[in-house]
Formats: sequence, C-alpha cells, structure tokens
Amino acid sequence: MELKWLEDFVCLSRTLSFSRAARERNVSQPAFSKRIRQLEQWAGAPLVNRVSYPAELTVEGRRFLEEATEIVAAFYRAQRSVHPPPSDPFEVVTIAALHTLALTLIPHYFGSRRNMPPMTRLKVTPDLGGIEDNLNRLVTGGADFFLTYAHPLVPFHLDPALFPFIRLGVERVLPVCAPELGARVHHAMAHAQPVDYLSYGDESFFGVALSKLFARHDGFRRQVVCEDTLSVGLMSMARAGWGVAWLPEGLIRNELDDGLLVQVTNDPAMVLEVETRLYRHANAARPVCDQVWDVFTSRANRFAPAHA
Amino acid sequence: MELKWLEDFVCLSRTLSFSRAARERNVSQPAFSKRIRQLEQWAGAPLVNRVSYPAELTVEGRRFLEEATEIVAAFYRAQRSVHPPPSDPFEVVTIAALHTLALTLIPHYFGSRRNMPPMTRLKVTPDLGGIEDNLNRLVTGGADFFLTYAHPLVPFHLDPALFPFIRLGVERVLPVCAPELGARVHHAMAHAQPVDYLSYGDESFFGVALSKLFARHDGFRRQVVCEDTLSVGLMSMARAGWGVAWLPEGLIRNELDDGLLVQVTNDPAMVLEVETRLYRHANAARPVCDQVWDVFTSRANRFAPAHA
DNA sequence: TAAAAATACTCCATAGGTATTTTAT
DNA sequence: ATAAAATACCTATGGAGTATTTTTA
Repeated sequence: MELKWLEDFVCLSRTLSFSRAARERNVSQPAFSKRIRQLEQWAGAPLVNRVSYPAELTVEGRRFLEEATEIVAAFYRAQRSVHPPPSDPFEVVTIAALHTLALTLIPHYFGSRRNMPPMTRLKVTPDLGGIEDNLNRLVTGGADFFLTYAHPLVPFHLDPALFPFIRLGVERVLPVCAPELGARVHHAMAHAQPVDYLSYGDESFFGVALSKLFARHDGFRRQVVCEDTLSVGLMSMARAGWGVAWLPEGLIRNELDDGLLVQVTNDPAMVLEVETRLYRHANAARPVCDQVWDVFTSRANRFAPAHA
Repeated sequence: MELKWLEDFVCLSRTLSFSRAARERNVSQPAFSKRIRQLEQWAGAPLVNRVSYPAELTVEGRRFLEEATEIVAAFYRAQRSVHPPPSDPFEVVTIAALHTLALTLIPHYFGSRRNMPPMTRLKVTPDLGGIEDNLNRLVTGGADFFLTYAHPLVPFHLDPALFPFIRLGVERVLPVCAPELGARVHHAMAHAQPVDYLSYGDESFFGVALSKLFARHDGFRRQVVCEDTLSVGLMSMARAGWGVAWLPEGLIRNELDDGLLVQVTNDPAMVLEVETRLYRHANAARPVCDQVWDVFTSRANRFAPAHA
C-alpha cells in the first residue's frame, strides 16, 4: 500500500479521467490504471465505475475518497511535524492563489496590515498558470486557503464537506487591446476575420475557459501571436499593441480609465464572467484561520473587483 | 512512501530493537533497517537514535510517532469504510484479549448481559500466545480494547497519550501439579533436582516472564515434557499428572478448592505476580466504548481475580 | 472516427534475501 | 564474547514504459 496510490485516487476523483490524471501525476496511462487497480484490490472493492463515460466514483469510492483525502493530508502533516517551524511569534497564514488574484484581490481585501489579525503574517504562493499545484497544496495541507476563479466550463472537484468555500464575487474578463488597434480589431471581429490574439495557452484556467467560450462562437477567428500563462504578461503585450487579450477587469481598471487599453467589443457573449472563490481545508482549525475566513466572509461581494 | 514503513516504525517504537521488530514484521533485519532508513529519508530527519543501546526515538521520532500511529489507524479505517458492516441495531465492542483473560476476567467483569449497556454486543478476539497480534489490532483500530497482563520483565511500549490504560488488578501465577505428584515435586525442587515442567514456550507472555523469573533462581531445574501456548492446555496436562505448570490463579480456583491441583511450593519467590490491564485507543470515541470503559473503571480491583 | 482505457510485452530499478563486517555491551 | 546493526552483494519481483487492441461516445 503506497501513499501515491491515494494521491492518484484523489487526483482521479477530481479529473474523472484516467489519462488526464495520469498526465497530471506524471506517469503513463497504463501505469496509472494499474496503480488504481492495485488500490482497488487493497480496498477490496471497485472504486471507479469505468463503464460510464466520463468515469465516476462508485459508492465505495465516494466513501473511500473522504478517508483518502484525510490520510494524504495527514502524511504531509506528519512530514512537517518532524521539522517544526522555528518558534515565531507570528502566525503564518498561507494562501495559494491564482496569480492574477494574488495581484488584484488580496490587496483589496486586506487593504492595509491593520485589517489582519495582529501578530499574523500572510504568505501568498501564486501558481504559474495551472490550478493543480494549488489544489495539491490545499489537499495536502501545504496551504490554509486557496483563492481561485471558478467557472462551469472549467470544472474541478473538491469535496464540499472537506473543502468549504465562499463566493467572494464575480469578475468580468474583457477583450481589450491598445487604443490604436481598436478600430481595426473591431472591424475584423464584426466580419469574422482573424485577429491577432494573445493567448493563455491551453493549460491555464483562463486558457481552458476561453477556448470553450470561443467554441460557442465560431464567428470569432484568431491568430495566436503571443502566449503567456500570466495575465500581467499578456497585459504588457496588449498595451504594446500586439493584439487582443482577454484580461480580468480588476487587473486593468486603471488602464481602462486612462485609455491605455480599450474594450474591443460590447457583445456580452464575448465577455467571460467568472466567480472568485476562497476555499479552505475544513480541518485547518487554527484560530487564526477562522479569523482570516471571517475577514473574507464579512467582506465578500463588498470588495469583489467587479463591484468595487 | 509506503504504509508498511509506518507500521515498521510503530513496531520499532514498541520494541526499540531492529532485530526483534524485523522478526515481528516478518522481514530480515537488513531489509527492516533499510525500510526505516527510507522512512527517515522521507521524513527528512533521523527518527531513531542508534548509538545508544537499547535504541531510542529521537525528538523528531517521538513527534513523528504520534502522527504515524494515527495514519496507520486511518488506513485501516479507510479500508473498512469501503465495506460498511450491515446495519445492525447492536453496537459491537471489540476486545482483543490474551486468551487466559478472555476465559477468566471478562465473565467476572460483566457477570451477565445485564451489566452491558443495552443493544451492545461484545466481540472477543483471543490471541494464540503472542501479544503482537493484539497490539496490532489495537493500533490499527481493529479492536476497541486490549485486555492483557503486564509485567516489568515483559516490556511492551504503547504511547500512553494515545493508548491510556487502567490497572484492573493483580493476578498470581502459581506453580501447581496433580496431588499425587505433589510430594515428589516438592522434594525435587527442595534439592535442586529437575522436575517435569509444562512450558508455555519461549514466545508467549507467560513463557517470557517465567523464563526470566527462573533465571533469577538457578536452584530450579526443569525438564520440559510438554509445551503449549494456551494456559488451559497446560492445565489439562497438569491435572493429568504430567508435571508442574505455572497457572494463573483465576483459572484454577475451582481446581485448587477441589484438590484437583495443588501448589508445589509456598516460596513467594517462585510465584509470578502480573498486573491485569485494559488498554484502549484514545481515539475510539464511540459513546458505547466510553460506557464499557466506565464499567471496567468502576469495577477495577473489586473484581480482580486475585482479590475476588 | 477519435479518444480513452485495457492488454501485452519488455526492461530495469529496487526490495528483499544471505553472508559478512563493524560496533556496542 | 555476544548480540545487534550496518554493509556488501546478489537475485527476482514487479513497476513503469512502449506498442497495440478494445471499447465507448
């Protein structure tokens, strides 16, 4: 019985796809399948229903998942317990965050240090374009909170019993470009002609969400001229006049106000609306975590970027 | 990272001996050492201090032990969660018990079913001579309680924080034989001549304890004529006149009263006194377990066989 | 038809064994 | 001197890969 089997299973329960989970776990699909079978043999029952597509957990699998998630977290807690952090008068609260939110939302919520409980330190661990790392940090207890976007087009499954979340607000992701390109781009889009497009790639949250959004509107043709998983990177390119980028409103409010970026269309179908959510581990029971949770709960919607 | 490494470590923390733990875990000593080293590498620190003898856990090891014990239990809880027992109106309380105590002490404590909380069922899982299996059942959550003898000569270590125990009483283990052998055996022992001896072997609790007791009195010579790890088996042989056996007083009270067995010496140095203890898992938090615990606590010493 | 999962097979990393040396009491 | 732990070395199991077939949407 190996720890990685449990990690495999937790990953599979999120992706509900052997191949995707295998890729995420950096093993070949046959090897991954075999490991899941070994786990099922140890557990004594099938945990995944393979006949349906997409795959789904069996009743036994759902029961097992709760325990498995707990055990995985316990392992890394045990590992950390060996090297207790040097006694520090400050309580450290770790927030795993999609990098854009680390830039835009966290300052909004906390404003100044005065809004933090005294003697606490905020540790933000931004991702590099994928949410998997952040999810793992939350599941294994490496982070107390996970600040993320959420959208029906980009499903990721976290057991709501173990990982409660609060909906902080809604953010609009707008198609923008430099003002000198505005007219040309507007014309191209209106006539289904290809436009220069600044892409998030196919892996990141916005990349997946946008590609599915565009799939619904085949009138939109695009030519990828630059790719970057970081929204701030794309913003720089857009300001330099390379092309159109879909950027979160909270990130570019100043640029829009100052006319450094302009929205290329008012078609609401071309605007992506995403929720902003804060997840926590139900067992992250430190008092300071409850305090931070309360700060976010009390300010939810009030400080959400789209409504600020 | 493998489950068996944690089981190895828990076992090692009890035995404080690589070779003994290796035997208990059914692997060779080098393989066992290697597994512990792998665990230490994963944990990121030495968990065992090997320079001292007997080996002892490091500070890190003691911290890690608590988590490890928890995780091992969680694994087997997860495994059981896959096949939940059929809904049964009865709560089952499982007691792992040294077989002799299963015969003598449990009936004394509970008397009739009326003393059990209503709608509960007692499941007794006696051992076959060794305490290791029972310890494992307790550690992995397979048993709610562990009823055992205890003696300084037979140390076994259970973390008192995780496995609290109550001292139920003291039992004397007496050298007895059939009445027709009494005079001859008494004479032989008085003159340091070998006597026919009914042995528990070298593995069981009484076997270890007695061999260490005898080592202090080299005046006692013995000839093993029969070996059985079960005390009741030895009692039958003793009644049939095969030789001398050391038997727990609670088991042979009737035989002594009826003159079917007689004590071969009154030398108090030849009597083994053992404690009877009830251990529980600190996290076995079901209400019915607390009730059973209370039954034992309230009756401790009152119903101990040696004082009954 | 295309993507996903299972199957077949090959290879090599490593877990575990035996034999031996080193170390500690 | 003896018992325990580490070291050295060898063998074989099985874990992971590639290639292929089967299956499902």
